[in-house]
Amino acid sequence: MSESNMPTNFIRQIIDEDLASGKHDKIATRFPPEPNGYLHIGHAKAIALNFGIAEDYQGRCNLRFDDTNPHKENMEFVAAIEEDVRWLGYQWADKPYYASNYFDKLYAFALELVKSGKAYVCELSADETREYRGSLKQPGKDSPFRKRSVEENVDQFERMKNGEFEDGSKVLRAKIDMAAANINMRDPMLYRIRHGVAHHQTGKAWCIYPMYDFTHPVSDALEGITHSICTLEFEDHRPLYDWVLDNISIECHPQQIEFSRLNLEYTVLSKRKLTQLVSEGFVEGWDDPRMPTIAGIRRRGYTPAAMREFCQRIGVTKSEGTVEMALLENTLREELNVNAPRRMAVLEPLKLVITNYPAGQVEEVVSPNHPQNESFGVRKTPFCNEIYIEQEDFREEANKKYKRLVMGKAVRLRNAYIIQCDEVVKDTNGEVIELRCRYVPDSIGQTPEGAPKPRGVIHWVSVRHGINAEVRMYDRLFAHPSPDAAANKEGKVFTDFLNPNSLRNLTRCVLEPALAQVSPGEVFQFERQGYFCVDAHHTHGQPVFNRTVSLRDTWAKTDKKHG
RNA sequence: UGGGGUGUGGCCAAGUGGUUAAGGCACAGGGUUUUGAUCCCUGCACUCCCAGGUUCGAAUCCUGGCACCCCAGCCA
Repeated sequence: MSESNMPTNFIRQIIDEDLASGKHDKIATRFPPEPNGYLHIGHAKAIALNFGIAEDYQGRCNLRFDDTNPHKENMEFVAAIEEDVRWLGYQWADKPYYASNYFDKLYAFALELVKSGKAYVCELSADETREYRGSLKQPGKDSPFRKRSVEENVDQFERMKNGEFEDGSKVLRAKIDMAAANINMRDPMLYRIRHGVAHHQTGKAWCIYPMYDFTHPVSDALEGITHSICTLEFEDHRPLYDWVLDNISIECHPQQIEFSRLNLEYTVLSKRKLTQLVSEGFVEGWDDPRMPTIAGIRRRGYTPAAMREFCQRIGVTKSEGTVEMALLENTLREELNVNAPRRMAVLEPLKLVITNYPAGQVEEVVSPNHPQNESFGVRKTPFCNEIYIEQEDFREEANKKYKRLVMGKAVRLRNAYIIQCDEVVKDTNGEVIELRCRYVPDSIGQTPEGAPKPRGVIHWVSVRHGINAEVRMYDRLFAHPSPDAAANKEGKVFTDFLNPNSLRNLTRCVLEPALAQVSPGEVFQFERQGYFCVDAHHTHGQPVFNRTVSLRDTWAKTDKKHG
């Protein structure tokens, strides 16, 4: 059973081969986020990949913060990342790891490179370094500091560490090949000087910080990682990853494997851009329900199971593509359809008076909580002579394609009676403000003989029993499927393509009373409309619901087609 | 000829020289239905970026093109 559910992809094939050949007998992976922002759906793909492999192969996956740049990192991000990984349902081995835990060892390995003549302290300025590096097509040239003696380099590096030099005045570089076709091998930087910033883990203990290309392979090796999985843009760094491990005294040599990062339609998945959306106020925060962050989709009502399923469905390859929103949304709907209890809510109310129903009478109609699953039980919904229906569920006249309430015609109220519309009340502007209808007695659960045939089924809420609520109708954040590409092409910026209608706030909604006691995060299906969750930030007073995703709406298509 | 990658239906993706090129999403048609939802059928690549070649046999091997992505942070 688990065999057929096991995802298969080129990385798992490599692992299978390594296990079969005896290269490894235990698998270890790692998820190495930099705590400089919130995690997004693209990270979910990496998390599902790395932690999923650990689970399926009974190995381990370390959560490791890649925290070598104190300028951009902080504890808020550390905490958020931990929460997001946990929310997705994954467990890291023993404890969270930090690259900063290895600063001592990293320094020792760097010193080892210096002593073996494979690294040197360079005093070129940033601009000079760039010039010396050459270009994509032209080789670089050696730094004048390249042939310093080992003794001098040891001395200089120690003094760098001791804080004797200013920021930017010196760096430690690997001595590889300034003419290498791969620019990453042209004497890459290993350490830089950073005074004055407190690191969230190590405080002011260090004034030199190792670069990613040096830190990453060493951290992986120290943790005994077998497969170091990263995204495609690091492919060019693999020779350097290998060079580092081949030139220091460490046994373990993990295999770096690259896969393509996730691209999703109608959104952006880059930390820089997401940070900009937050800092420039285009959204309300990292957890704005329109954001593709884990925090955002969580608040939007997505579930961990749906996210993991999505990650499985998109697969893992080296080819770059853009996944359609429809795939994400459908994965969610599939789960919510099975798990969300049904309720009725009128979002844009139109009052309807039932003229032949006794004014003081209230009856409780029985409504199943899930039409396909009796174990969800039933609830009682109060019905009386005054109800609200959805404004768009009434038209004075319509062709037979319109299966809702029409003047003079009949419709069924969900789980209740058949009604027939007799009269339309309008205000001075000609706006419909009230409907007057007759109900067919004895039509609950059946259609009595002689009763008018209902055109369809519409939802409703009792005027006297309904509760007021705010409902936030969220839509895609961007109006263009690929905001980045569009901005590039048209000489604009990606924020020019934000969807102005990504949030429609409905404040006059009426919910059935069964929705009075709900807790943050709970998800319901509002029948005929979609899935809605209780907003996590509004736990008191009038309930606030976020629309997670609409129901599939084929009517919207036909209505548009036929007018 | 800077280097490194990728090209299978609208989207994602199996496929690793040998039956009619999996599957999911999307789309189209039909059935069930007190949610225009769900569910259930049916259809949807004589062809795998292109052109040659090897082979009894090629999406898979070879050669040559083409297209697209990534790389010149003291970011990761």
